Amino acid sequence: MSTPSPLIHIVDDDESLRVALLRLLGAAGFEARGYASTGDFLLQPLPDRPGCLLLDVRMPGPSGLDLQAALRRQGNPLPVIFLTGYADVAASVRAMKAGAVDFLTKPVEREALFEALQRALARDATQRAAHMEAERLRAAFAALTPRERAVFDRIVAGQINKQIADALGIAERTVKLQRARLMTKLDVGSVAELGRLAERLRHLTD
Amino acid sequence: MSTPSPLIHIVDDDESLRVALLRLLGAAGFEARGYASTGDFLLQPLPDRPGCLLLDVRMPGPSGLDLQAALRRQGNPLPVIFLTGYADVAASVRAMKAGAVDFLTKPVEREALFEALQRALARDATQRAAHMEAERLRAAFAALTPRERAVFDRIVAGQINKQIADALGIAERTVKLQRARLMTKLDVGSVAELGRLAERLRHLTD
DNA sequence: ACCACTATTTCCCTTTCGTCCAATAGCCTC
DNA sequence: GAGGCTATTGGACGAAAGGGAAATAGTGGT
Repeated sequence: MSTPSPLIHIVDDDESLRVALLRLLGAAGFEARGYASTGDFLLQPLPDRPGCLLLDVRMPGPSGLDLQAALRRQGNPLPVIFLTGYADVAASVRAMKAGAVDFLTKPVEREALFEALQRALARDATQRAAHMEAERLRAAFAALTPRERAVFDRIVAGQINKQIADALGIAERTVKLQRARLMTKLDVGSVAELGRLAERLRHLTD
Repeated sequence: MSTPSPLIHIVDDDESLRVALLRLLGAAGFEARGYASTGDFLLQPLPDRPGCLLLDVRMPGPSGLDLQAALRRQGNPLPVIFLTGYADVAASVRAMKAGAVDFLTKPVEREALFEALQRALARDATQRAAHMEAERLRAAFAALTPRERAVFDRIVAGQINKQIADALGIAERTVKLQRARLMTKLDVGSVAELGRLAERLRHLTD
């Protein structure tokens, strides 16, 4: 469970600002990368590590809002902090409704930037942890055979072995075997834990 | 499980706008009430029914943002839609970060208003349902005696009756009694359901 | 001190669970 | 067709769960 250090992405067509931000973040101990446009950012493969995105709104080509929308469509939860030189209420509201962490106007105050950065990285950490947990769960259930899955469903529904055997048309002895197998596969030691797993799974799926 | 019809609250010092909104909402079949100021709104006891708040930002006295902050401090989750005549990015961002559903600039377009209204009422309904569910759960657990609660904790931890009896210094038969009692009180029919309840409770408490 | 009441305990019985060993049936690969 | 593999089954045994009946604390009220 090693947690790589965060990587801050900066997308802004103003090179002097990019350089200034890179220097500021670097001095604060952050690793950061700059991109001159939405296209430049999307061309790079996004490494799978913690981080966030400092994003200009108005740029030649696709806007920052376009990039944010694209990331969301891709299911990429990378937290976004907008930086803009234009006071545009409609854009700020749209950005925030789309889940932006913050929407800062240039010139950006150092403190405001770091405060937003901290919240963005905290959100990212939370999201990544939840996502990994969800993936572990999904993988564990994907490893079950259809029969085991059926037995699982009936166990958590409160049915006893005899009822399950009856419903599935198999011997009670077999139910016991599959029951033991799925408990091993899901790495649980009691029916109560099984119920908790079921609840967490339901919470993921809805 | 009757769901009362929603009630829309309008807080704005501009009486003509209030009247217009009341008429507009009334024509759309909504029940709505107007308030000339933050103070007027807070003076009225807030009925416990679905609804949302259409809130002006700038008013004589406490601002709309102040009211929003006060509601949040009180733990009141009433969804807020801001209406403002001033283009103020900082205010809009602050409002959205504080959880506002939308931040609309006057003159408000009819469609934008109803779209926001719909999302606000949907959010309110979701929140209210989750809150009621949480309260039911809390009430059920509050009805358990300390002993029953202790037994519950150990059951969901996967301990068997003998271990529980040993740990609590009581007879195994007594554990079985309390176990049966708490299952009745929590209205569950299996240990798996017990585990699911435990997971939901943990989810509430964190 | 006495009674009502609840919590706890002891004894006993039935059902269900968890697991052992051995065996059978179906299916894929070589 | 000979393995080799998985799913399934049967019988059996000890442990655990669920519950009935009656005895035994302990408590608080009178």
